[in-house]
This record gives sequence, structure tokens and C-alpha cells, in this order.
Amino acid sequence: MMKRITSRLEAEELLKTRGVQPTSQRVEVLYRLHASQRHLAAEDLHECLNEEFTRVSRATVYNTLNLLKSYGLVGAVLVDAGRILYDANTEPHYHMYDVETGELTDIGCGVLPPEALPGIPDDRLMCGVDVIIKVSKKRSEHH
Amino acid sequence: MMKRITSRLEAEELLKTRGVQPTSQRVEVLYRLHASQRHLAAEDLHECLNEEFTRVSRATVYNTLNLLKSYGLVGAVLVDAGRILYDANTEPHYHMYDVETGELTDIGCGVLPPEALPGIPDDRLMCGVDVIIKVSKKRSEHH
DNA sequence: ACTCGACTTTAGACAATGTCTAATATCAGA
DNA sequence: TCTGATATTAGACATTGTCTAAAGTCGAGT
Repeated sequence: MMKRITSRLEAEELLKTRGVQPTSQRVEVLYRLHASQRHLAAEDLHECLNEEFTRVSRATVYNTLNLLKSYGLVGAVLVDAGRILYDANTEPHYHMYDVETGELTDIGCGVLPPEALPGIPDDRLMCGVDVIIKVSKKRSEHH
Repeated sequence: MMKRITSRLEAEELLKTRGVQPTSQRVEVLYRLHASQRHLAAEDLHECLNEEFTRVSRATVYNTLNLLKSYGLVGAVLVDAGRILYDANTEPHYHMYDVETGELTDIGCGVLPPEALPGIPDDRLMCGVDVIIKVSKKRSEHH
């Protein structure tokens, strides 16, 4: 089970143990993402950081999210064109996306462990699996 | 097994049978996507259409792809931020994405039928499943 | 063939998202 | 405290996709 970060201090510790310089901006981004309990876009996070006391530039939010992602400290989900949502949950899991509301929900992958996925060529290493199950409340418009 | 379109005439027939007005632009877009045998971005398609005799505007390429997608005549895959790749293969299938080269390959979903996916709430209808298996040749940079 | 109305295409403006650059600021180690 | 390496910043830039208003095309009914 993943440790949930509940304070800036814990975020700082986590960064240190991974060998990432725990600057105040990085700590803040990581902490806020955990605190929000939701999936956030970079712009959401930028906005949310700057309505409080903190002041973090747009570029830093983007850079930091890319950095955290490259260290596996956050997850990224592509739902629509030109929109990445970030996810504090770094356990392997899948997503359910409501195409009407835009709501994105985590789904455990118990029934469908990544190992069960179709085989990949021998010369490649799997470095991630994205599963997005799209749902809606209505039937699609064209039958 | 899906019928592969090999001529503009077949593209036109397909559009007609689905009740979509088979304009020359739509026929051309649908035909070219099948002819290319690859996954193409809207811009690729726009470029490729206009180096030949045909002349199709950017807006029409985007509109047409959205239209075809809403009728299930083409598939769309999100691989990177702000980049949709379109796919002539409308059979249920998954994708393998090489994060280094950007190469996107179809993978059958025989081993992993969509029905095997985690349950979704009763009040929602599943309207699609995206599975992207990310692979690379090297280990990721941060161990 | 003609006309009308509905649909389609078009060019270009616009919007949203993310990246890059050069200057400045900050940090860690000597 | 110094110094080099690293991080942050503002703003320009690039890319992708959407919107709008005008012009073009299609087809049914006459």
C-alpha cells in the first residue's frame, strides 16, 4: 500500500529519499497534488498554488510535474486532446473517464493485473500501461 | 474481420451505408487513412492530402475526423499531450507505444477481451476502452 | 433546368496547452 | 564566504485543435 502524503514535511522526505532536490516549489507541488485527492491538470495546480500565499511560476509547475513523473512520484493520465491530468496515486491502477462530465476515477486493476496484458516483443521493456475505460450515462448519438 | 478499404469507391460506399453524406473530402480522408496503413495525426493527414492534387482545408480535416470518429468509422488514440493519432482499424484492439521512437503499433486484444475489464457502475454504459502499453528499449533513466 | 433550404467547406482568427530561452536566484560543498 | 551547479522565472514561442462568418455545394421538389 502506498504511503499517502499528508504534510509538506512528508513530501520533502519523499523527495530526499529519491534523490530529488527538495526545493520549496517541488515540495509544494507534490504536497498539493496529494492533498487535493483529485486528478489535476497543470493549470489547475498552477492556479491553486497561486491563490494561496505561495508563488510558483507556470514553467516551474510544468517542469516539476515532468520531473516528478520521470521519477515515478506522480502519474499522468491523458484523457482528452491536449490535457494531461496528474495523479498522486502511483500504485498500478486504471481509470474510468466519464466522457460527459469529464470526471476521472481510479479503478484498481485487481481483475486485470498488468502481467495479464498481451505479450510485448522481447527486445522491449514495458514501462507502463495506461487503461482508460470510457463511460457515459446515455447511449452514443449514432447507433 | 473488418473490411479494409482499398479504393475511394469503397470509402464512398461505406459512408453511404452509414448515412453519412459522402462528400469528396470525406471520401478522401477516409480512403487515405486506410491507404496509409499507419496511425496518422490530423496534421499529417492534412499535409499528405495537400501534397497531391486534392485540396482540403485544415478545418475540414479536423471536422471530418471528428465526424468519422463519432460514427465509429475511425479510431482515435491519445499518445502524447496534445496529439491525437487516428486509426483506420475500428476493430476492438489495443496499442503498443514506443516512448522513444513514437512508433504506435496495434495489438490484438485476444488475451484481454474488453469484458474482462473491471466492473463499471450500473448507471453507466461503457463506451470505449483505451489500452496503451508503453514500451522502450532501454531502462528508464531513474532506477 | 431552376430555386430554395440545408448542409459543407473554407480561411483565418482564436483558445488552450505545453516548451524553450535567457536572465536571475538559490543551494550545497569547499 | 565563495563558486559552480542547479532551479526558478517571465515571457516568447510552438503546436494542436476549435470557432466563426462567408462562400460553395448538394439535392428534393417543382
